[in-house]
Amino acid sequence: MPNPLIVKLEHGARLTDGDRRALEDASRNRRRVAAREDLIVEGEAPDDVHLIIEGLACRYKMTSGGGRQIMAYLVPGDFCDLHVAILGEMDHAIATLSDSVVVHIPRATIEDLVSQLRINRALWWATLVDEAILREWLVNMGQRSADQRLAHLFCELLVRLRTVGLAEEDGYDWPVTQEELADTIGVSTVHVNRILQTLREQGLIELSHRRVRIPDADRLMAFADFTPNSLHLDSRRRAPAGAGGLSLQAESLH
Amino acid sequence: MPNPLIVKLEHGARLTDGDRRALEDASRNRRRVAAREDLIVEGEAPDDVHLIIEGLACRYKMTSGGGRQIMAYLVPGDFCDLHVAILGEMDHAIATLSDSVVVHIPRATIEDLVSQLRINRALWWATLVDEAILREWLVNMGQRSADQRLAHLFCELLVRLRTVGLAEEDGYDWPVTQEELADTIGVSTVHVNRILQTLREQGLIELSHRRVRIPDADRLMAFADFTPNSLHLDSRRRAPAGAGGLSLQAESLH
DNA sequence: CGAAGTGTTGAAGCAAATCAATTTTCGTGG
DNA sequence: CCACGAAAATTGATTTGCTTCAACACTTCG
Repeated sequence: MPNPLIVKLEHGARLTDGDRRALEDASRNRRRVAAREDLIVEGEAPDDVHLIIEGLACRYKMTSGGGRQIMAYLVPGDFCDLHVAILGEMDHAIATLSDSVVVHIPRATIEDLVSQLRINRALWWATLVDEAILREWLVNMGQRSADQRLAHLFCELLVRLRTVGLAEEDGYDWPVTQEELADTIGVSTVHVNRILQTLREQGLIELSHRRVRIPDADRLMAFADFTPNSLHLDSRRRAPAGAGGLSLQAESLH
Repeated sequence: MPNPLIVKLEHGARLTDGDRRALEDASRNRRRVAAREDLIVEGEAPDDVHLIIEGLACRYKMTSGGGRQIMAYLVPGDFCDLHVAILGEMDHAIATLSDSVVVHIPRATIEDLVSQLRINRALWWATLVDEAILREWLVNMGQRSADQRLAHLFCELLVRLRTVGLAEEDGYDWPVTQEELADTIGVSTVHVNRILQTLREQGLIELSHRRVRIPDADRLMAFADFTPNSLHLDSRRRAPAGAGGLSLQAESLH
């Protein structure tokens, strides 16, 4: 099974065999984590950097009023907290959303990796892609209606999961509750429910059995005002869709 | 007059005299830009990286419906588009908000700088701080009321301008219109106007004559649920407030 | 001095929140 | 495999924060 980190980085950086080996070596120390567990909480300065290999996780932050904002979904190949190696302390928390497999990379190994310029650039590229996605989320929240926001989110994950070969032709695994969707797009759970009904009526999205079905991706993208290239995931070549077989639910640890 | 880039980087990275000289050399090529000019627009792949030396600018993005979302304010010492050196193409635009002085750094010089590991880390730190601020904006949009959002914004700029010595004790220059504020926090201009009135009634913020006055920063921060350390600007030492003298309006080019 | 840009006010309408009740699905142990 | 309890999804009624539209006032600058 290919290492999703390497698959992802190849979309934005040029790697040598030696680079791939170094990254492969760094991601050997794997651990299973159950769904809905915190990997790191705000204020921590973990010794290890975490990387998702299988499953789905999210960044989130609590407000003093008890609100929760989900700020990113983390799919296989995504770093959870590369920034703590430089910034020092977590300003938000990370939690799994499904049973997952997570890599622990000691900070010293990260220091080692980033001292090699090609890998340095690849990892920097990855953090810049995260930042671009974050900007897209901000536009989403500020300028689009709630139903467009939700549609936009599903477009983004379609594209991101495709780049690591985890989307099928007409959809992907989606173990996320309506409450979590609500905390993502900044509306109430009741409203998320009503939005989902109108999206289904329009034939744009169907959610059921922990899966999302997208009958017509182009129509959904048009509705959501989604432009794939703002995610910068295609600078080398678009990944073939529907590599199939892999699931967001952790099944293997090999 | 100190180079605001260096002043800023010293808050998060350890620099040698040689590093400072290299950064100073890289920021010699300065240009005046009038208020409300685009520095770069979406889709461009500029040859130079831009850096704000004096004045105020913003990142923004237009939606297909004609909406504008401002995604960041850029103060002296901030890079506008360091990411194009790695991502290639701009996914958003940058515009000045006041008369400004901007540095142009050729891409080759940037390549040179980031190949030096200490400077590499300093610049990476700067992009991670930008990302942390962006996360804070997302929480703001998703979880806080419109009046808190506005208050939060003014807290953020107070802290950021202090770190480069551009805030006075009770406020700072603020050449931004209510329409621009509206496009920042995702509400209508009419509503921004009404929010500003209630904030003034509560003695939290006063806007007039292109300046913002903050009578009691602690009260404002409490109201906005603002936590300074989530901006990661104080990892070494908090900058002394009220260095005074410098203005957001460009006056000198020396 | 006049015009354009910016700020202010009021009234009506709408998207989404809130509260509360009910149904469906899921996970677990018997 | 079924029964049970808990979690998640659904529905309806009411309230509210914000938008929209339209008019008007102030300020800044050529």
